[in-house]
Amino acid sequence: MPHPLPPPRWQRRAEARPQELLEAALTEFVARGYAATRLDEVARRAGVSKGTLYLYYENKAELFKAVVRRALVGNLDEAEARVAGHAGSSRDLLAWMLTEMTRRVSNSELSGIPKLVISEAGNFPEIARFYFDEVIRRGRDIVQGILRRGMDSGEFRPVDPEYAWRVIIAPVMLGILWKHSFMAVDPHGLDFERHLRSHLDLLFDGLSAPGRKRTEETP
Amino acid sequence: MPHPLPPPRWQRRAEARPQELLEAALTEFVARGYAATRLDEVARRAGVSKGTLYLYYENKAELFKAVVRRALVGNLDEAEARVAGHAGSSRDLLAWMLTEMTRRVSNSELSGIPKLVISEAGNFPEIARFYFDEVIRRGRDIVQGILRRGMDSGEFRPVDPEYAWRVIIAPVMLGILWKHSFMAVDPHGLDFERHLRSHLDLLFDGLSAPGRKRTEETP
Amino acid sequence: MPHPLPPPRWQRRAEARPQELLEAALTEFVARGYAATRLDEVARRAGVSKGTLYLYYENKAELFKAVVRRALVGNLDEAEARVAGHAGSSRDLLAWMLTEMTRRVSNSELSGIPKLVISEAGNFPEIARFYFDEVIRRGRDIVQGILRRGMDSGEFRPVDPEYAWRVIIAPVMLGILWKHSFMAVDPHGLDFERHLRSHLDLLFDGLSAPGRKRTEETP
Amino acid sequence: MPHPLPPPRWQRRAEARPQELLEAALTEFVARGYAATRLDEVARRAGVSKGTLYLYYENKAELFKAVVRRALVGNLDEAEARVAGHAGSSRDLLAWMLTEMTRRVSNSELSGIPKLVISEAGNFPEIARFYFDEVIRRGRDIVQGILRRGMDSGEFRPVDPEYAWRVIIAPVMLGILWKHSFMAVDPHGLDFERHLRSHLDLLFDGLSAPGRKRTEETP
DNA sequence: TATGAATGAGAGTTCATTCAT
DNA sequence: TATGAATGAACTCTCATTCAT
Repeated sequence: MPHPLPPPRWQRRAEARPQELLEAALTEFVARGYAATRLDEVARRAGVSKGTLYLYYENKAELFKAVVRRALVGNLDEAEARVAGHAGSSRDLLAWMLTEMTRRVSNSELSGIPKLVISEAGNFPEIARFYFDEVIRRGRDIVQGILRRGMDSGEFRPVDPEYAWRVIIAPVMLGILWKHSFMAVDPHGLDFERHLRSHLDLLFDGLSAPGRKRTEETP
Repeated sequence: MPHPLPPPRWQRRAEARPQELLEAALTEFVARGYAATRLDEVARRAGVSKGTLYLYYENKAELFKAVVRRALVGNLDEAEARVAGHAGSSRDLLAWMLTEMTRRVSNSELSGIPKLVISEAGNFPEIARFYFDEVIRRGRDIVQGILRRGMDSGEFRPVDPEYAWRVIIAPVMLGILWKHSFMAVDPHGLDFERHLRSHLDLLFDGLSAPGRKRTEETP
Repeated sequence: MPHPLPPPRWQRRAEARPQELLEAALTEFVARGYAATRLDEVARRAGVSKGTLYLYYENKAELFKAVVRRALVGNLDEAEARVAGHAGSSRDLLAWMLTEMTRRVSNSELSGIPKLVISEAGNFPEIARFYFDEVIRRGRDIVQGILRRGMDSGEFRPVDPEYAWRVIIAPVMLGILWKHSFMAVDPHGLDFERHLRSHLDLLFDGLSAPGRKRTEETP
Repeated sequence: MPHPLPPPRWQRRAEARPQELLEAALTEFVARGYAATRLDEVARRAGVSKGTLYLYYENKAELFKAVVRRALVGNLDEAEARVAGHAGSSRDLLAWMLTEMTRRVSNSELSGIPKLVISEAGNFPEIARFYFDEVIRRGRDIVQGILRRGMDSGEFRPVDPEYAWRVIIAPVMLGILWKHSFMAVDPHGLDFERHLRSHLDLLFDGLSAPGRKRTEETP
């Protein structure tokens, strides 16, 4: 008469482990920040023992870097491809990009990464540089590309492309910070749809009423 | 024959002390973040012993809160007064406010506070709430007030005041993060003057070329 | 159509394994000491996995004991046989024995064993006792036997056999320690040939100049 | 009605502490070796908490070095002075030195230091070098000085001073190792008085019976 | 028999906090 | 009020040992 085997104390998951560990670590890092994250907790969340972490990552700092790295891989590939494919109007392209970014922010836990990087940039210059090179610089190039195309075609007003891109991106960044820093204390929360609409509206058409635009002030 | 008093081993500094401690703490917190800041270092920077900190602040968390509180006191008073005095055009008022904010960001170490609050919001909900109530909410009210005034007077296009204010503020916030997180790794740095110019330009006049504005597309 | 067998993932090495493991362990223990030796390294050196070690030895301590035991097996057999065969003069016999010991010290990695035993005697009393019984006591008996024979035959002066044997052995022991502890920091190194010559010279003829010997001081 | 105050939880011992810590550490290191010594135990033995150790020594390795350093300070000063004062015969001088060394070995816990240094030389090359320079080299110079003086005066036979000094010192070293490694397992123990007597006897007069000495074998 | 991923107790170290002075 | 030596809990990291494969 067979009776059930006791469940195994643990399982070999050599292939799956790294992903699981990074996911657990991402959650903890995002929730608590680097310093306040205890490896004990990461391990527990991943369902392994503390020692197992060290089979895959040399130490806490390396684990952190791995989390950031993984989160960024391939993040901008689609955007770069789409821009290179230059479909339609520059306005639509830019709108698409900002929409896409907002959508990602609102959906995924990965949006915690930028906040983490910002928070820890001082203590992890290496991470800051990596993020700057892999995300910010590439993002800048994409936006600048769209801007230049739009100005060339006459769709956009002449702006300072060296600086305008940051202004254009800023509301998306603010959405990230809102989500991860103030959502919990803001009784109204943040409706990303509406935030995006406001963003696009102001970005393209500005705040000034048409008849009073400075650009049309010339008599 | 009077002989000189030996110099006192320490001095009563009950009035000046808190300010000095808060300043030292601000510098350290901004440079390293909450967790990585050692009270030893704060004390050394303030020129007192570690124990003395505890005469003025119950613990590290209370010190942190005090730092944040002090940094924000009276920060928006002038802005509120000015808006209440409603001098001149709404556009000028808004421009003045954003200029003022940008100037403060670029000049003062205090701009590290928002970054700190953002970074530690998860671990210090109390701080997050305090900052939200004392800074964000008040800032929002100011901007919304200007927006409503401008829309009423016909200076501004109709926008969604509940959401537009965040979009309007965002580039200032991004300037803060740039300064405290990426300045060190960005070879170009950030010229706050130029950043502000781009910001105001886009904010008021938008990106779209006049003839193509959506708002004027109706025949 | 026969197709070739895949190479076996591992091989039965039941007979050869223990020797290989002990050799690898000896090298590591000698190089690093007991505590600082990691079984990981022993396994790697032996070309097996860590788990395999435990198929042959219950734990680290048992492995250590086995290393020591193996190193000592049959170490003194030849000496005992030769002394029992009492060939030639006692002087030559003693000289032969010290020469033989010095030769082994200078040549073999096995000389690391005494140093190991000395280092770890406190933590492994069992090992200390074993070494004491199997090596020191037997060595003592051999030397004492030669001494007694030489004194009986009039070749040697009367000495205290209970204590003299240690004095006689001491320079060999010092050679071991030199090799394993100070060779690396002594710019001159140690020439074992010359060390032995000095040893034998002083041992047999003493330091005092003949005319002044205390034993001949009688007028 | 006064009732007794509870004893203070701890006392400030800033001046006495380092000595107490080093003593406790010496005892533990000698008893267990470097690796097996737990700082917890050192602290307990010194009557302080673990953290206190770190107020005085940066880490375990530094504590170890400090223990060794302290044990060696001024160890050979008297010997050097005495030899420089060259009172009486070289034989007496050498005998005095070896007697002195043996006495120290037999009396003090400090004799555990050489054993420690020997054991840990591989893992602490810095310590090995330090010991070599401060103790071994100086000891060598002293003995060589005596040897050369004795040979010059005709008291001593010509020997190889470059190598003889080690042979002469060896029994003292062996006494150290005996005490710290085999005393516990040797049922007879070691009578240092008798050991010294044997040492001096053999050293000065050698083992060979007078009529048969090689140096006098010439007809 | 052999593997090596997984474990978990235990070590060194840090640092906010306390308290005798 | 001020000090800074002392504390001890909490953390990261190591590695002998186990066990599913």
